[in-house]
Amino acid sequence: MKSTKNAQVTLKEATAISTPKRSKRKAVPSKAKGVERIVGSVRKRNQTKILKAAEAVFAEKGFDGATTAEIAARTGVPKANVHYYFGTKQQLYDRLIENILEVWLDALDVIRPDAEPAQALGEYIERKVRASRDWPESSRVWAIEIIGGGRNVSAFLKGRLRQEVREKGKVLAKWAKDGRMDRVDPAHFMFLLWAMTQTYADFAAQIAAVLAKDRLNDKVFQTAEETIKSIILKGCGIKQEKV
Amino acid sequence: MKSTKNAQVTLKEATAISTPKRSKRKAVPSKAKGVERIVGSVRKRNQTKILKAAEAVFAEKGFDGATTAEIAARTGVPKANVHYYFGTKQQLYDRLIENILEVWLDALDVIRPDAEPAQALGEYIERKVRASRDWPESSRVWAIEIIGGGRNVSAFLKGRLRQEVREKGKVLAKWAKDGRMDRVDPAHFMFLLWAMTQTYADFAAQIAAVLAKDRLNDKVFQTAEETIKSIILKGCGIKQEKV
DNA sequence: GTCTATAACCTGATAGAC
DNA sequence: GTCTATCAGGTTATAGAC
Repeated sequence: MKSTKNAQVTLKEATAISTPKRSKRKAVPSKAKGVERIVGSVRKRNQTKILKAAEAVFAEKGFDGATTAEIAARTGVPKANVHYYFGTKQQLYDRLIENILEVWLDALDVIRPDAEPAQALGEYIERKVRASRDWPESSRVWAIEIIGGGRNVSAFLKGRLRQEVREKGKVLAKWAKDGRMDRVDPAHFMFLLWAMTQTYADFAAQIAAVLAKDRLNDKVFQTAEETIKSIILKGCGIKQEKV
Repeated sequence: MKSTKNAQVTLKEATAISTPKRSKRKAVPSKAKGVERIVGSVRKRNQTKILKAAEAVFAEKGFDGATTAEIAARTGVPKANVHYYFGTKQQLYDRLIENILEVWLDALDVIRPDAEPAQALGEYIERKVRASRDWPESSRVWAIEIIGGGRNVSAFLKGRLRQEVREKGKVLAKWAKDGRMDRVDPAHFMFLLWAMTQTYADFAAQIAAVLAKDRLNDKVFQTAEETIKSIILKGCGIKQEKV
């Protein structure tokens, strides 16, 4: 997981700007160059399309199960182009993995010593549930990676993530010391928050089937958020100083 | 998921009886036949060994990523034997999937209208955490299956599982009506219980890395159980009528 | 029952024509 | 920059010798 932030396409940035629902734009109109200057070069658009397709395939099959042929087919480009743009399958996967953690790590920022526990944890839960709703496939790629042993991300797990948990754990300990919440094992508390929020992305198929729905709609995610908030906040003795 | 309970080998039964830690028993001693009568025929022992290896490989790579060659290699038999015993890769996988849910569904039995909420939910959590500790690979095979869309188990999800959730949901509603716990969305409550307990099997690699351990030991599972119990019981307003 | 050998096909990756 | 054609190696599955 080397940093590749510099000027490269990331899925989340790019999809936020471009990717019109699903128009067949094989033959780019003559005005394309003007558009390109706004949404990015043909190169960038192709890269984005490939990344999007790759994310879907890796999320469904895992690294070993995914094939470059399927990624190419879903993108609508020849298989050779995938390799032309991203080199090996492993490099394509690595690139994708790097983008996944941004939202999750950003969300952690709200847990600060000076924050009000109910408000901070509430917002953290909101953000994590929203991430599960908006980028479920990112979550699934990550989940399959970890279930498979996490060999592609072990440096991150033992480094940055461990450090984040230690730091945020101190905040929780302080809140407990100040009598603003119960004393809970801070690491386990975070494992449980992650599990609860991410299950709505990772286990969406199971949840949808049980709820007799085709897919999880906004209402489901809202109930999820409320249920998690209510159980967590009350469960570790946080007074709702304001609702 | 057709029923195949009748006299066939299941992983859990078989491993409970046989599978000595890891002894190289390629050349079976002359007394083997006596042993066979106790632990099962050569056929059954081979089937069990293959099932065990297959579970590990499917848990790590998912269905598409797993190869019969690797399953055979880990078992220590020629690849052809795997097909001889189990037919296709799909049939082997199906067989494995069938065995996974037993423990989970059995655990649900403790949630009964006449039970005491704190005791029943406490025991349910205990059982589910124990399942994550004792059969983590079963949990992971299931997780990868669901993350990939659950196409091999959709009948179970929409049938039996939906029905179980509806039934147990009624129990929770009754407890709430009787003022023994808060009113929470029963389906979501169960999704969260599953997520919290199963994360210790599915995300074991991440949890171990963050906790700076090689693997999750008994103490970790005990803290997990206590933390989940404490947050869940308090979080939905269940009085600990007895500890 | 068991396993070697092989058929038929798929996969990642690239050379080289356009 | 793009994509067809192709290679070397891997994959499921089975025929047939033992």
